[in-house]
Amino acid sequence: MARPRQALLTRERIVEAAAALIDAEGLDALSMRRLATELGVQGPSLYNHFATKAEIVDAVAESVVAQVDIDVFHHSDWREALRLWAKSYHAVLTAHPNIVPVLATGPGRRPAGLAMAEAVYGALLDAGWSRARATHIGALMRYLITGSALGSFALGFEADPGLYDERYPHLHRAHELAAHRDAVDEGAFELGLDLLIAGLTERYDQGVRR
Amino acid sequence: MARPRQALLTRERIVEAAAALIDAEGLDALSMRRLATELGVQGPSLYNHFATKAEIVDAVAESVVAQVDIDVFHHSDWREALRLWAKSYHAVLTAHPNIVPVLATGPGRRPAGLAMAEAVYGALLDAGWSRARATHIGALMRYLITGSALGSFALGFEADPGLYDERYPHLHRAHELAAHRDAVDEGAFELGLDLLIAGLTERYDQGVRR
DNA sequence: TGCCTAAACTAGCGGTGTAAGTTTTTACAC
DNA sequence: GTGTAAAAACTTACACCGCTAGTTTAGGCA
Repeated sequence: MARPRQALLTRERIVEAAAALIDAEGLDALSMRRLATELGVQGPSLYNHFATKAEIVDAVAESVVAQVDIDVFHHSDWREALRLWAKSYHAVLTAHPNIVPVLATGPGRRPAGLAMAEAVYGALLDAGWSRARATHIGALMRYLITGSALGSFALGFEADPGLYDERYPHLHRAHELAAHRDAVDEGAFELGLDLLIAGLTERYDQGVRR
Repeated sequence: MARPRQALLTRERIVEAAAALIDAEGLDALSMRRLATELGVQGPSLYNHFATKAEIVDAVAESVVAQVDIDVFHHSDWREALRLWAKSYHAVLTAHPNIVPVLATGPGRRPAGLAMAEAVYGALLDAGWSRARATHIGALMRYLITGSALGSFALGFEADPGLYDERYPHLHRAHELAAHRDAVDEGAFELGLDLLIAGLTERYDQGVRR
């Protein structure tokens, strides 16, 4: 085909298609040839726009992080902002579960990730937390949010009642968890958020800010 | 070679070699051919002992989970047991960081994982927590533990000071984080554990157990 | 002794990420 | 206008991947 009059690919189109593929069929379904086919193009053509596959995946992750609402830190008290941000982040990850492993593991040095870190960290510093504590709190929120989005806890127990009868007496109804998967994961996340923010508030109000 | 007089492979030897390889060079370094070479054998011979590569990785994960100390639930108050167990789990994951993505994502339906769930869940039920809350607490602990072991928060900021100067004013010393990586991640985990257990204790003592 | 299974082997299939080189189009400098 | 360089598609190919199939031989058992 040689070079077409109008470029067939752009970085944006590639990222969009990759994101759609990951959302629909999971990370493993994303191969360069498959993605290229989806875009009506041959595999190696993608390398005219991205140096490696990892760069594409990173860009998808970035586009997801960019959807998180960080404006709340400009309008709300740090406690409320932290809660609203965490919920927004959580909601975004829940909407794109297949990309979560990348976010949970990867570095996140791209603009959206840095902007988010800046917003969270800045708000905590402005509230009076020490640098060290602000860092800890930011990390902790990340643990809770990505941890809860990563693996459904409930799905860890398969839908086979007979498996758990004798050796694991307390788990004898564990198989029912799969049915309430969303409620369980959501409940655990909310509980964690409540406990963390309540605990931090208490320390804060007592003047323990480092 | 045909069948040797003494079997060259056993499931145990394979799992040990796979675990060593993952610990030393990461998950990506584990390929069937590479693992076989490490064991002085040709690639496909492994399929005489495991049906798939995933089964081998699962067995490695299982062997790691089996190192976590769950005896504490038989000796201690639920609060103390929860804390000790979490620390043990955290320590095991810190010692084998490369396998964490598997644990954080996967189902964990093997004996060691189930035994751990049984111990945690059972202890919480015995303490008086409702089924739903016990589930939430177990899930929450898992989020904190695997989340903190997954990606080093501190390493998310590369060691390039210049990068953060203007756009991210609060992050202007973020590159120093990498140097204190362990302290940051450890501090955040400890803070989370303290906050969660303190918060749960407070609810518990007030009689709010569901 | 004869037979079946176990546990190694070799050969090979379809798929992966990506490197290298080719072709044609477009943009721009002289 | 013309020559040149870069851009963006292409084809081909390499080394590796998980895994299947079929082969060979040793060990255990009737």
